[in-house]
Amino acid sequence: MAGNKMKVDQITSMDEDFAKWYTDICKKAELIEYTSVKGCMVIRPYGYAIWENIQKELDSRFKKTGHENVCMPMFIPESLLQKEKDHVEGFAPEVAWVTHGGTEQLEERLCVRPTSETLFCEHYKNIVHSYRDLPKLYNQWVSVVRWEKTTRPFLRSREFLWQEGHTIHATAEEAIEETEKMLNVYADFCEQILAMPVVKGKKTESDKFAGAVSTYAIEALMHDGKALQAGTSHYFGDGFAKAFDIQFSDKDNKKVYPHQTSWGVTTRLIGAIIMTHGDNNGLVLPPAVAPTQVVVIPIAAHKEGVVEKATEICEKIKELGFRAKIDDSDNSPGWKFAEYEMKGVPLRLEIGPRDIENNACVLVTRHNGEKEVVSLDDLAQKIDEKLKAVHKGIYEKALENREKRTYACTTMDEIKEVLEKNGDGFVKAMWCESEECEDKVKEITGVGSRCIPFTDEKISDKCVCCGKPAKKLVYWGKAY
RNA sequence: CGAGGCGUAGCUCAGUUUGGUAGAGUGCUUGGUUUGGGACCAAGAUGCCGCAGGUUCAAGUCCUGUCGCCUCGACCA
Repeated sequence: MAGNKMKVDQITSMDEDFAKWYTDICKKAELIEYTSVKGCMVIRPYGYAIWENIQKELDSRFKKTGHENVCMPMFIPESLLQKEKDHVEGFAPEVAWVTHGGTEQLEERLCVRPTSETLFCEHYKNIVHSYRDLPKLYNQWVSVVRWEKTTRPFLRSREFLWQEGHTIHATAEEAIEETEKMLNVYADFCEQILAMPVVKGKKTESDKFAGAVSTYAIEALMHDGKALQAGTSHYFGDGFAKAFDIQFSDKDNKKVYPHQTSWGVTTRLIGAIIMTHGDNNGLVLPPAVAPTQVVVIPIAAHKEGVVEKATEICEKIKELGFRAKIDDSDNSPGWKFAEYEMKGVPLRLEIGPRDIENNACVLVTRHNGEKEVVSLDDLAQKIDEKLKAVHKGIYEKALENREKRTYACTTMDEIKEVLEKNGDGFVKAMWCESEECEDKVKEITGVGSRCIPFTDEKISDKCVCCGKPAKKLVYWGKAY
């Protein structure tokens, strides 16, 4: 009887159905709720709080590297979008159009921004005239719309939240440096804040951003062995400047074109957190972005003094600078344990009459279930230690999964065999840099190119596909 | 955009084959007993059966259309 009841709210096991496990977590951990528009979700307070913590951390890193926040309009006139040819070709299939204002048809339809390069270019044309105006290091936190055909919470929604950095520089060198710098900011953020290991690299020609000279990306490997692009940084050269006729006078009083970059991460990062750290009990949140880092659960709450003591401890933890909350609802302790495990709270603090007598409490770590009786006098130090240990623990677990699922292959047959035997993952293989081979690898083995890592590794002299001399090592994988 | 699945109580779903008073579990409300891993008893409230047409004495059930969601592929952050 009790056994049956426990199942009611349980989430699907990830081994049974990873996709369902993922959506179960999104819904049951109260991160999102679906709405009546396909691909448009409500990000609920618990999910949004994670995003706010991501924003806070990233924004301070952007500020430290000299960037300023701005806000562009959400509409782009069709004529403006069409100024850069590759760009419009890349985005046209997935833009949403506004055709009417009230009951009147607009003279020119407006696209709801899928990204804002064109708007920034229009603006830069107005404000950049002299080398003294450069660089402009701008960023904006907004939502964008891309009319995706199939949608999934966080991973691919029709409207999503993101930040898009857009910078404009006097020289190519400076712009390239910016592109690389921001990719590093993302990579450090993922590792230090999200406890998520990433591979930094360059996208292949066929995979780069519409209108870019080169695109860089950080690629993460999810628990099921599929790859997720977690952030991108693009170098535009002067292509957009030429298309939008942005020029400035340099020190020699010559008119020259500036060089641009753009870079972004999205709410997809929340999907990455879920699929990197989560387990069959639900979400596992990295302490640095967990809305609640410590949940305090009074045990035998009806006994005198328990709730009071638990509240006092919770307040003390908050004063120490941790994000804490107490659950003194009349649900049973067991219910609360399961609930906060599902919501991924890194640490649980249990306190009951027995503990109070001993001036102690029990600290339980979410990701590994470790329990420790801790003296209340050591609480500050213990919580700090344990949160750091959680970060380290889940990072190492994620890294271990990635290493276990990264396979070096030298032939097409080997790729097929290894994927069939071990399941999805990153395949490291050499490539001759021809698009034909890139397509063929995907067609035959099912894995597409993810990126060309910066680490100049070499596992063979020959292209895995055609056998001609190889130029680069490529990470291949199935992507979300 | 192709293939499949699904829209019935807040949630998970039964009922549709064979048309005949709208159901269960869970959640919710109230009272009581419990409380160190999803507690128990009792009483209660909860429905435009996705939407629109049609067939019929009668439609959750049959027919037509439509909207939406999920999953898997092709494309994308």
